[in-house]
Amino acid sequence: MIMKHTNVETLFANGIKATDLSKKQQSVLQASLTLFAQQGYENTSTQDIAQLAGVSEGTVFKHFKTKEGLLQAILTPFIHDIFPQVAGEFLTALAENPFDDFETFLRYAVHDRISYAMDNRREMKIFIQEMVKNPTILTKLTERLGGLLQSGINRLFADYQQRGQLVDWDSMRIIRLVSGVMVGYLIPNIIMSDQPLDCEAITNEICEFLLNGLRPTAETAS
Amino acid sequence: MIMKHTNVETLFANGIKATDLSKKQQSVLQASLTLFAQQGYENTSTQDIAQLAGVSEGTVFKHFKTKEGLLQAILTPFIHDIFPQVAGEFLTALAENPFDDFETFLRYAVHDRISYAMDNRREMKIFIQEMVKNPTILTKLTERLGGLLQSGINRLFADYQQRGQLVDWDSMRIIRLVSGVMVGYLIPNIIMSDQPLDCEAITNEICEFLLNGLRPTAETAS
Amino acid sequence: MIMKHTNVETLFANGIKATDLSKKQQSVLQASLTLFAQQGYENTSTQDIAQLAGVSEGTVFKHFKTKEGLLQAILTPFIHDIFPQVAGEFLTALAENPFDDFETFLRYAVHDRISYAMDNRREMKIFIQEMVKNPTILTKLTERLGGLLQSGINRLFADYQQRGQLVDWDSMRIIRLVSGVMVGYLIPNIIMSDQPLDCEAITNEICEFLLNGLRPTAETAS
Amino acid sequence: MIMKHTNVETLFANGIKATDLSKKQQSVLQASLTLFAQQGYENTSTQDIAQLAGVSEGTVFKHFKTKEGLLQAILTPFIHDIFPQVAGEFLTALAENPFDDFETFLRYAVHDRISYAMDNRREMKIFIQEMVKNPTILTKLTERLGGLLQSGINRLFADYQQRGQLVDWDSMRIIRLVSGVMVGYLIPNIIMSDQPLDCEAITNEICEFLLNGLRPTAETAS
DNA sequence: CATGAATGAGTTTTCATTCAT
DNA sequence: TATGAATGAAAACTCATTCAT
Repeated sequence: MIMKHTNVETLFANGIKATDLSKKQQSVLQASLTLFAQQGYENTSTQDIAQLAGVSEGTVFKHFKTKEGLLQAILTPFIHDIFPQVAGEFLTALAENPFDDFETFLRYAVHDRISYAMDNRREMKIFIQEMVKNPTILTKLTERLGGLLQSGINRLFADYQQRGQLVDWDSMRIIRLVSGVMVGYLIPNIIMSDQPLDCEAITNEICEFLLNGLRPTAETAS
Repeated sequence: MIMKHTNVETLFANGIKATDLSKKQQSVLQASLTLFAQQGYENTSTQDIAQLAGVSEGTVFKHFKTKEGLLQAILTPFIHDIFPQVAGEFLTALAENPFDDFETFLRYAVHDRISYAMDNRREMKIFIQEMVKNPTILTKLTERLGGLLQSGINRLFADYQQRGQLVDWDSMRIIRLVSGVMVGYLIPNIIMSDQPLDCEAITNEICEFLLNGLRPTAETAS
Repeated sequence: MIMKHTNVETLFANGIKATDLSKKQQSVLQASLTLFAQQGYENTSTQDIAQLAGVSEGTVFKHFKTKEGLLQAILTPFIHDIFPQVAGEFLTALAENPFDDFETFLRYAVHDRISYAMDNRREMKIFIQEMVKNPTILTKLTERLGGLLQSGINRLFADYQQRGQLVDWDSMRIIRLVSGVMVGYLIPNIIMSDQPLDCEAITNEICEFLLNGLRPTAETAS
Repeated sequence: MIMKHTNVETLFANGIKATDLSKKQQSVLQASLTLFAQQGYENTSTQDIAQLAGVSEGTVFKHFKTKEGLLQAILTPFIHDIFPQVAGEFLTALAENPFDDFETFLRYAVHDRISYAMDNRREMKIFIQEMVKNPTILTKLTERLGGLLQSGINRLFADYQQRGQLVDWDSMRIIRLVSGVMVGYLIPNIIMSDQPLDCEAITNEICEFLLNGLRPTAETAS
């Protein structure tokens, strides 16, 4: 039931190849991704990027025009293509897998998202850093993903709610609660540690709690 | 039962006054706090600070030596004095109030921390930004607060656990879950929005979920 | 018998051209040499250098990284290449010329070194100034030149000593005495005056004295 | 025959006390002397001086107006009072001591000046450094001491010359030769080393050479 | 397309000097 | 006289960006 999902870096690299970017320009993007994740955007000089990419300083600007353009060239495909694609894959996986009950569903979803985050720590870190500085990124992402997820999730949740396995709350509230709990585990790890978490263990730890919290109460279930 | 807590900015300002810093140096600190919160550390020039503080650029360096020293002068008192004091006050409040049951306790605690965060949005933002860039801050904070909180919380939780009102999990796990959920609500608001949240409403929203999730299950309650 | 020796500035300029430094970078080095000699290292700002070199301030730092690096870029080739080369040329000239006696030898050597110093007043001045401030330069130079000179000089002196034309002292003592006397004439002129000395005149003045002082005495000559 | 001469630092300290300078101002001068000698004038900040003197930064300027004024306050008494006084003492000592012959005279004089330089290494170093940068100091000193020494020395030398013990050269030429040789020994030691020289040993080494060099030749002695 | 030297505006930092207390 | 906080001009240095080759 658990399937390997596509790594965003692979998606990113594929996206790069799909463009008309030259080899050198591609390595500029890769170097930027690495350095932005390691030291943050402001602490990375275009000279650093040129050096790691093995190109001249001029080349860094040839195609991306500005340093900000370079950041956008990294963030935009994530927002426009990669995250939506990933969200779509996730939803499709959820929809295609005939989960017997909400617990099976939740365990799958939580595990999948956690292992996904673990597989993409570097990119996550850049995103977190940039969102914290420049909240419009988060806004754009929310707009972009909001509709997509909501419609898909709404239908899934409605099913479990009708079958009395899930509390009858607004699906955005449920998502916020679930993701809040996951974020509480993920962020400290992504920011502070180099060691990935044990996905199985914390999936259990989280789900045990979530299943209680999201179980229909006597009143609401009636 | 709900009491007004001391605002960290007030504590900070008082801490500043307690030092032997001159009026101008104090205004340098205040200006830095403001600008670092608004635009981030790297995007704030010492010229900006001098201008807002109404002092010359030399003055900024006279006492704090470097720009990094200025950041430390802001962060250190938070880590060493303000946060521990705040945590102490919170624990004292929890210990002194004779809560009838875990629900009353949880509602108080959640509401208190959420309204606390709302009252200190600016400082929270700086901390979040800096922690994301420089994780050692989070490490130091964890070290500093860890022991303090754990011993105090352990005792409180043990009581509710014996009375069968709280699931029998390790208290750090409970704290992580509760704070995860809260953070899921707080961070997007602190980072993205200028409008504070409605504390009452989201306290209810959160607690309704938490109380279910943390209720002892049939097996564990037996 | 008296031959024109290569000017260090020419050697330096040639050394510069041999490197992969651009035209502008070369003019930065030349400007630094000029200004350091004129006003001293500390009293020369990087802005002064940029202006005289006809480049932007950024250019000064682009290659030499720091102002100190610029000083080193001037001093190092002198210590590592130019001075050894000059010392080598000097020794070769002494060895190849068949001097009839010690007097002819001494007159040649003294005249050569004095006119050499006169031809390189600017560079001498920088070296003197920097050595006075930072004695390690002198140490490095001594290490670098010591062995080279000693072996060559030893052989020359031994010959004149055997022929009873030169007092039987350690050759380093003789060099120190000879150079002391020369330095006594040169330094005040190099430091204080813009007018070069009359090499012939003071060569005579010095040698008349040295020949007496270094003549074997009755006892030692026996 | 060998007498202890007055240390310039003592003279300097006495000169300081003679002025109407306050205790604090005196310590400012002492601190400047120390730091200028250690690190050079340009590399010493007025803050450094204030710190070492144990006074406020304002105090450094209260009396001496500028940093340059502070340097002058150190150098001027040397040029105007201390060096002339020292030269006077030296000449008096030479005049009062009834030296049997030039050799005794020379040995005394050389030993005296060398041990004098050794006793005042710190001050010598400042003087050397400043003269190298700012030659007017040397000019002033030469003017000031020139006449004083010349008349005194002339008379002494004339005596030995008539007695056929000293070559019949201009006394300034003799002084330059003698001081050149001494300087050749002293400067490298003062600049580079912390260990004072063995005065006796090098006095012998130098005088053995000088006595030969300055001995009247057959022709000139006739 | 790629290069890398050059740019110049901007940043942090230093420091001699002033002045109200 | 002494203080030390404050100053502001100038210093060293950084860095995104341009452009001739």
